[in-house]
Amino acid sequence: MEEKKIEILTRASGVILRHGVRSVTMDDITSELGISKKTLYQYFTDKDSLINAIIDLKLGNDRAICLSSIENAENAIDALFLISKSICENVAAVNPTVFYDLRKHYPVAWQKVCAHKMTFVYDMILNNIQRGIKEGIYRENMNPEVVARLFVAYGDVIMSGEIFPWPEFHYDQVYFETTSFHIYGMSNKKGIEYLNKRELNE
Amino acid sequence: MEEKKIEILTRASGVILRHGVRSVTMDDITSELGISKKTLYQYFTDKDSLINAIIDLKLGNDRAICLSSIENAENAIDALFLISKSICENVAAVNPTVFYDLRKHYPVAWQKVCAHKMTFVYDMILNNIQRGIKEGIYRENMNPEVVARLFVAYGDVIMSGEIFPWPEFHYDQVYFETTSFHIYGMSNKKGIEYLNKRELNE
DNA sequence: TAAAAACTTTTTAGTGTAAAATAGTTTCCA
DNA sequence: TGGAAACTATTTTACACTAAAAAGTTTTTA
Repeated sequence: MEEKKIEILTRASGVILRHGVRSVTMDDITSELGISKKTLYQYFTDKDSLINAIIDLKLGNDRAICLSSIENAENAIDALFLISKSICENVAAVNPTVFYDLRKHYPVAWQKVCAHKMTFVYDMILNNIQRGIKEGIYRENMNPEVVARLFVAYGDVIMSGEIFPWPEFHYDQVYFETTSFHIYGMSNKKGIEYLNKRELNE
Repeated sequence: MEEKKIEILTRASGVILRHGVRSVTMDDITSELGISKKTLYQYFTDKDSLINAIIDLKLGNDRAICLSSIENAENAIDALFLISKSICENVAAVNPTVFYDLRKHYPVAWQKVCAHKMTFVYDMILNNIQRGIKEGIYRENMNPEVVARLFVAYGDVIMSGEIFPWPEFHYDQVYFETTSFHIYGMSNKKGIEYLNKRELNE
C-alpha cells in the first residue's frame, strides 16, 4: 500500500473513530485532512471501503498488541492484566456511536468486529485459560467455553453504558475491576497467592 | 382484589409471558380464558393496566422467592445458589420477546422491570456481598458496586442470546455456570473450601 | 498535479394518507 | 349475569411523496 494511502487511512481513522461513522461525512474528512475529494476517492472507491479499511487497521493493531502482551507475560494472569490494560487504552479512544453506526449501516465492517470478538478474543481467552491451568494457577473445575464467553460479554456490558452509566463509572476503572474480578474467579489457591503478591507490589 | 380478577390475571399472565405482549391480543386472551371482552374490561380498564398488573405480579413473586431463599440459606454462598436456581426456573419460562415488547411499547412496565433489576436485584446482591464478607467467606478486596452490577448484567447477557446462542447453550446451564463462576470470584480461601465441600456432596 | 468548487445522483429524514389490525364499546341472547 | 357477536374508535403499518443531506463525479483553477 502506498505511503499516501496509509497516511489518509490513519488520519481518517482518527477522525471517524473519535466522532462516529455517520457523523463524519466524506466532506468532513477531506477538509479535516486538507485534501480534495478527488484524491480521497482516488485511494478509496467509496465510503464503505474506507470504513472497512479503518476497521481492518484497528483490529489488526489490537491483535498485534494482544499477541505481544501474551508473549511478554510471565504467566497467564500477568498476560490477562497486560491485555486488559492495552484494550482499555485502545477501546477507550473509540466513540461508542461507532459500534452503533457500524451495526446499523455497515454490515461488512460490523461482521468483522463481531468475528474479532467471537473468534480472536474468544480464542485468546480460551488459550489463556488453558495456559493458566497448565501453569497450575487456574482452577480446573470451570467450564472454559462459558467463562471465556463471559469475558467477551464484559466488553459489550461496559460499552453499552446501561449497567455502568457514565459519569458515575468510567470505562477504564470498571474494565480494570472487572478483569481482576474475572481473574480471581478463574484462579486457584496458587493463582490467588500470586495475585496477592502482585497487589502488594503496586 | 377479588378472586375472579386474580384468576384472570394469573391465567392471562401465563399466556402473555409465554408468547409475548404484542403477539397476544385482547381477543386472544378472552378466547383463551373462555371469557367475554365485557368481563375482561370489567376488571382491567385497558391492555396497559393488564400488562402492568402482570408485571407487578411477576416481579412480586420473584422477590418473595428470593427473600425466602435468603432466609433459609445457611450462608451467603448457599443463598446465591438458591436464588440463582429459582431465578432460572422463573425466567426460563418467560419468552425473551416479552422484554423486547415491553421496552418498545410499554414504558411504564419496562421501567418496573429495570427498576427491579437495578434496585431489588442489585441491593440483594450487594447485601449478599456484605453478608459473605461478614461471614468470612467472601474476599474483602473487591469493589462491591462493580461486582454487584456485573451480576445484574449476566441476566441481560444470557437473555440476549448473542453471546450464548441457543441451542448450543441453554439458559439454565449457562446461568448455573455463570453463578458458580461469580461465587468463586467473590470467595476467599474459606469460601472456596466451602464450595469444594459442596461440590463433593452433589 | 491536486485543491476548490460546481454539479449530479443516491440516501435519508420527515410528512401525509389509506388500509389493516387491534383496542375498546355496545347490543343481543341464553 | 356473562358469553358471543357486531360494532366503533384508535393505533399500526405500509406506501408514496417531498425536501434536505450526503455520496460520488466532473469541471475549473492555481
